[in-house]
Amino acid sequence: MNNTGRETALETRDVGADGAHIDAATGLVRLSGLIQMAYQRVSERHDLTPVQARLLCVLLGGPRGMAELAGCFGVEKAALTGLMNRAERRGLALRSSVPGDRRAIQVTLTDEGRRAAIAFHTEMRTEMDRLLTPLADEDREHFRRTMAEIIAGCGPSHC
Amino acid sequence: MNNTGRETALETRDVGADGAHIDAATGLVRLSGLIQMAYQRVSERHDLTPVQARLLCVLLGGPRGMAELAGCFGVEKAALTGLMNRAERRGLALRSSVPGDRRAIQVTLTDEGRRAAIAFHTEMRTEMDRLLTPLADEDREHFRRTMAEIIAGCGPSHC
DNA sequence: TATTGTTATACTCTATAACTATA
DNA sequence: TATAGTTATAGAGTATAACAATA
Repeated sequence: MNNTGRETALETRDVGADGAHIDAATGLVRLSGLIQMAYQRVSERHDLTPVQARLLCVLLGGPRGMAELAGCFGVEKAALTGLMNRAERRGLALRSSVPGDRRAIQVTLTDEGRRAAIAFHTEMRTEMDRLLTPLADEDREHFRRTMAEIIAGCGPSHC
Repeated sequence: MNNTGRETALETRDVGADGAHIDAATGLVRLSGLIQMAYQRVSERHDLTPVQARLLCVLLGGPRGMAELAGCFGVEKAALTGLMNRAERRGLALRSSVPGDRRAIQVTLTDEGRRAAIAFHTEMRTEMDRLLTPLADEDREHFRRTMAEIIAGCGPSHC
């Protein structure tokens, strides 16, 4: 045994030369890392932070309240205030009042924000599809179904 | 059509009631989100930040230099300095000199760091396995192989 | 009283640029 | 000159706690 104890896996480490004998848990973490790297790469291409990109993508679904967005992201309301301040300063989104509740505000995309969101979204989809190009069509469809099963097993998402 | 334009997917949004008809690109992003949430949850349980947990897991493979770790994480060397300052202050890792190169330092785990790394790692593996429990054994093994194929298609990782 | 959103403060993580020391 | 690591500075993202306004 000529390495220094690299039998633990679950992190960035070579299990076999090509990752072929990786265990499922390690595979999930590594796969997630690849996806997050792509997310960051695509965000940067559009001069967005990953969190901003995510915000814009959520807002493509329509206006949202601050508390709603906080719940969706799993962060405190106060974090959203800062996030929106920066997004608004960059002209990506804006706050508008909600008729009928003078406490509340609605967050909506600006035209620029919508353009950025769609461009990001399109490119991200391309990157994800590229990730699956090594697979045979049959495997790709089977993989998609299995992902759906895993996701469904985790219950509904918060947004 | 009684929704507000939620046909874009790729983000936290309901495609069908149970995610069963999710497309592959959206599935990948959502799956990655679930994994990152688990990573964060497990990190918190061990009083670690996700980045610290990752650092400790890498160091389970043996001592590393600062530049090596920076390359492994895809960040600048300066970021590692801060990361190590905090890790050292928390008693998780320490710097030691390298015989033969007086510029270099080696980062190693403390006993506490090693315990935390192993505990984190063990629990993270459990969480990942739990994610796969809805699957039939056959599907789980097929899924594992497909992940390995995707990962291999991205070339070697940097650590 | 509960909810919506903000402010103030502090910490982690990161980038950039300038720097020291050694190879 | 190149490499290893640090310092200084700035900004993003987050948590907590205290707050204001409205429901």
